[in-house]
Amino acid sequence: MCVHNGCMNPGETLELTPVDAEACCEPSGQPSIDDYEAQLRASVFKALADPNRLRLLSIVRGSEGGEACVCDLTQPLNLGQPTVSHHLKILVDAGLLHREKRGTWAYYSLVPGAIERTTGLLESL
Amino acid sequence: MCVHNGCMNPGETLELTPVDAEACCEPSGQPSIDDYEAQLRASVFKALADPNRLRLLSIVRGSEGGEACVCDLTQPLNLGQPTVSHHLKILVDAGLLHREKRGTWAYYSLVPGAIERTTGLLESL
DNA sequence: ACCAAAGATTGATGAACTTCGATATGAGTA
DNA sequence: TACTCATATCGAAGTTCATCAATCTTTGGT
Repeated sequence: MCVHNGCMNPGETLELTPVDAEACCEPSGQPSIDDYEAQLRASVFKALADPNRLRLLSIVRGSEGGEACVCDLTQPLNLGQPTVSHHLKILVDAGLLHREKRGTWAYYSLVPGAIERTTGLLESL
Repeated sequence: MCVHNGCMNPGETLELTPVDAEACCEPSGQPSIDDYEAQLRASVFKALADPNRLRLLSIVRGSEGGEACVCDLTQPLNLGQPTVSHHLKILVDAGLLHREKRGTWAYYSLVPGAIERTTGLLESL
């Protein structure tokens, strides 16, 4: 059970990081992210883990003025309006899109810095 | 139906990009990624969309020598060995981890440039 | 050849997710 | 007020996913 790399060393009470106090076999390198951080970051990647949502981001980003309303988005994706609304809500909840209602229409745009913040979640793993 | 922004213009046969030849209402900005590209990229984000897989990447990255074997990974995550093997396979299939078998042990390490390539998938949306 | 240990694979179960049709909400208009 | 249109929400159906226990495969040692 994990004896090949010297963990379970009895003489050395190693300085446990706040992360993973119960772990013994993590091979004594850099501390890794804890479960809470992992869940936070995973929730953002979950929002990106659907091809239709990636296309929504792509279309919104490429639209003139940097914004698009739901009626502009249903046809290119070949999805029903409730489904598109659902996906947009997921992207908004993930902090990637911003929603602004003007009159009857709801305009969606990229949250400034959201892409950079997300790439940071990967680079700082 | 999408009449507020001038799509469905009858006089102009617009040069349809290979992407989305059937779309009419995408508001005439930059071309967006097609469904195939979206599925390719989503498959990578799907691999990242699980907290335990993010922790696996984090632990592997932080391990001495940049590699870790399965027995080093099951305990910190508090998951069974088959489950960890399953997650590792998903990360390997996504091109994020490399697997090298030495003796009885399987050592996993980050694929060089994988993180940068993944952030590129986001920035080029 | 036999045994033990590490890791992968299989099959099952419960949860989460995508999608849709139907309906509700809310703003603009006659 | 009544009507229409854009969007959001609800409920259901089908699919995918995470996890586990059990089993198989492979490697090293005796």
